[in-house]
Amino acid sequence: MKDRVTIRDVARQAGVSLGTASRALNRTGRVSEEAIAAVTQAARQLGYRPDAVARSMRTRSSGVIGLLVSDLANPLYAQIITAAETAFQAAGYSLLVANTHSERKRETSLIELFRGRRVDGLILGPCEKESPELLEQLSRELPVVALDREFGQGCSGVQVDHYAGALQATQYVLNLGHTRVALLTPASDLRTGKERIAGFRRAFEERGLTPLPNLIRAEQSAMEFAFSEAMSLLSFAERPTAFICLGTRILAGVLQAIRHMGHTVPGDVSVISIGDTDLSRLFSPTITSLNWDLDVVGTCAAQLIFKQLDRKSQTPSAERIVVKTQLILRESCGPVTTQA
Amino acid sequence: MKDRVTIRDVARQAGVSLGTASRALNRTGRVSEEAIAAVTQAARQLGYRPDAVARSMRTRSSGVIGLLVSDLANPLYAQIITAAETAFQAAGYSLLVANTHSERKRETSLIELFRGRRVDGLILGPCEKESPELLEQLSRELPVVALDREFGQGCSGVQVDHYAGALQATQYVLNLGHTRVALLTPASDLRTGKERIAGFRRAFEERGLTPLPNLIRAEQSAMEFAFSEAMSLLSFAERPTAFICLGTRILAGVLQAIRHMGHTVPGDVSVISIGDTDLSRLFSPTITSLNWDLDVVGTCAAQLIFKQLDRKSQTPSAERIVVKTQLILRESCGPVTTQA
DNA sequence: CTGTTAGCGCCTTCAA
DNA sequence: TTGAAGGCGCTAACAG
Repeated sequence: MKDRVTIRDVARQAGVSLGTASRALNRTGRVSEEAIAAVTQAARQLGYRPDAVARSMRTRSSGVIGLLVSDLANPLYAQIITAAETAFQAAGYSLLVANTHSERKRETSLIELFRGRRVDGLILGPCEKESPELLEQLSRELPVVALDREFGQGCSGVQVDHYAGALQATQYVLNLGHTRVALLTPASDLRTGKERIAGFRRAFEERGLTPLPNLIRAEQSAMEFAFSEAMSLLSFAERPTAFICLGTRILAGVLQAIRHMGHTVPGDVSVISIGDTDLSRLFSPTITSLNWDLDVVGTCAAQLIFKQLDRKSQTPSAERIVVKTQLILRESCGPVTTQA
Repeated sequence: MKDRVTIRDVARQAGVSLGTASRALNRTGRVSEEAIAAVTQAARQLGYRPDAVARSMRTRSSGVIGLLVSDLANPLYAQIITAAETAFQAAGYSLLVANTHSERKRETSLIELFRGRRVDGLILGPCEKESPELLEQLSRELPVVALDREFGQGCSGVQVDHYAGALQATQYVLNLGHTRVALLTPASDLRTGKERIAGFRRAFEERGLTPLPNLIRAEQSAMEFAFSEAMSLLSFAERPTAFICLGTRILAGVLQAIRHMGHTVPGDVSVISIGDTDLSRLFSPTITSLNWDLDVVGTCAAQLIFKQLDRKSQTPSAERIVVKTQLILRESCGPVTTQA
């Protein structure tokens, strides 16, 4: 007896036709004031709640934007998400988030899930094997934004200038006289990793140097195994005198290794890290950091979606936004010591 | 010309009827092997992908579970989510996450969103004003699990034993001779806050003491303003000699304040915090911490959903799982000094 | 301005 | 085992 109330019930109760009820509820087309009043009241009275699924089926849209990240536990994403969410909410969209764990398979199936649910837009973060073709193709079907990952001509994206960032960080360390500089960054087959390595290399080239290849640790595993990577690096006879840690979870592992080996920062080892974390702000010494504005990243991603939503019918607008990094000087870097 | 391909197209291509195609695709009812083969091939050939929305409309379900958290940036949630996700994926469900920012209004509208999209289950984290009635009512309509928040008789939930945790932490500090102990925890109107305060009080009572009321800081704002709260506490003539920080973001603020005031840990001030963070493991000194198993929390939440899914038709099974905390002794607590 | 009608794509009886 | 038909709840197009 407590059947769900449909728009049909509302129409009957309000004494109008189904079509009028729909128009009144959606304020679409021409409807009389009294019709609107009657329908609105009937709806409230009956506790009518529109069926989003049925609506999506008709309109082929849903009012939700999907966002895929590789790792929800990464606090950087959390802030980006929050910023994007705010923008979307203001525009009447809801943001739903899912986790790819950077696995291509999961990403594929989640894209399918979202698409099947008629999301009105898709924001895709970095993922194992970032195929630009996939994004271009997807971009032809619905608004897509690549978040700090590779994307082709036909697709929009916002990306952080990791190249310039790594370049600047490395220059800074080289200026302090370090030569044995280690770089730790997640997967080298991701755009973020590639760019960072390129920037790192460039800084060396500028001075006619070449970085020691075995000081670059950019395996997929670098993230999880920062500690053991750092331990291995520190046990070299000619150990690195500086560490550049370009991944959120890497700093912790490196600091742990440094402590474990009985070294001091910045006395024995200089350290630079990505920096929007409690750890880099509060560690003793505080950690010199490479930062960028996460709110801007999130907001821009939303904007790019909006732009595509607007000119949905026309040529898909592909646009690229680049966010600059900033080196925050703190206490964790010093001149190279003349020992060993 | 490149119209979407529906099951109807598949049926035609396979030379069977629409109904048979549906049955073949879903392996439901009786279908001949050859029909299955023909349909399967036709589907692949045409690149058929079932329309999730249309399917949901018919079946009134979706294969997705919704999860609402108050703050995606909280790394504790991230880990819980990951654990739950793994469990759901193994069972063929997808997990979609959204952010309430602990605002009742957002929560309401997101619940509505999820429900309207026919989620097969809902997991709800803490939120401003946790109305048990709401959960009970919701629970009658679909599988619901309360995550560390208050819930009524008819609802399932998994919760951490914050009472026992706070009790143990406080006992530990009292045993070290501290009497002026400060407690900082998020909102006192949430279950988590209430339980912690109760445990804290209980520890004092056990020794015939009463905690100084102004040393309990549990405003909604405590999270964001841990730094200023701690500064204010430390500027008392009779300042606290120990801080119990029961919120993920609180420790950072407190440590900052302690440093700012020129105090040392644990010499001048002892500190206990929630502990699954880089900061508490790597700070010098390392921070004595109250921990619990986040994977268990996530997994249990999923299990409780599954149970309700199973006996969907029968009486809704309400169950409560309690996860115990554990006090990890590290370096940040010491005996009270005889100064001041 | 309003009522009627026709599906969106799918699943699921009901006969055959 | 299969085909045909009837909706799920809603919106959009078309007459009135």
